[in-house]
Amino acid sequence: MGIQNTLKALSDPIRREILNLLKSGRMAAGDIASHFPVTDASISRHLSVLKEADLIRDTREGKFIFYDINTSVLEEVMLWISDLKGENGK
Amino acid sequence: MGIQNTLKALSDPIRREILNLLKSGRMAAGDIASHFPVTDASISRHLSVLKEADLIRDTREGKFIFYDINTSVLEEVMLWISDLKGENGK
DNA sequence: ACTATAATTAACAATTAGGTTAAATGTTAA
DNA sequence: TTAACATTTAACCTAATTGTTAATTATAGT
Repeated sequence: MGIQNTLKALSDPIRREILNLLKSGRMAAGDIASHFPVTDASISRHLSVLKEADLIRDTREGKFIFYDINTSVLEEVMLWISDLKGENGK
Repeated sequence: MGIQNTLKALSDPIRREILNLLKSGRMAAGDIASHFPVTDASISRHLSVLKEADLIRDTREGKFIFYDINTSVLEEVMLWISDLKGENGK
């Protein structure tokens, strides 16, 4: 965990786009995958990276696994950036 | 340029620590390098990645090359995150 | 039990990233 | 111009990342 995992996860454009998709609501893995020109397997690994970083959460419902965005870990990134900009303790 | 370069640059812990060092003021490349357990050449490449992302600026002064942090490009990251969190248009 | 569907995991290939050492570049001073 | 210093660039190696296809796991319906 930590900012390292978060930033690593965010450094890939497909993973950022996945988060963008999930912004509008939960989605099943296959539905997510259909938005990208790569295989389901590839997307599945991207999802596991995002999950490892706690940027998404998964829930199985029958045959489907639904993914939800979890933006709370992004707070740490915001704080890190703010600190870098010297916007803390002011 | 763009958010891709920025996030890629931020995804490495040495590069983040370099930015942290520069927060307190400009530093020569060698001075920066002395803070890390890797070679000067390795730090030099990290510096070029940060420069490519426009997160730092360099100025030669005699034998030395000084590096300054440039936080303005971080604004884009902040906005991207805010947007993801649905904090826009509110 | 069998089949179809949804998704992940495994095994492998190709690319990218980060480290090293050695050579090259730029600058200063003798 | 030669030597010394600061830094970068080149060449190379290894490890990590990303993609593919094929196999596996999990669930639902017949």
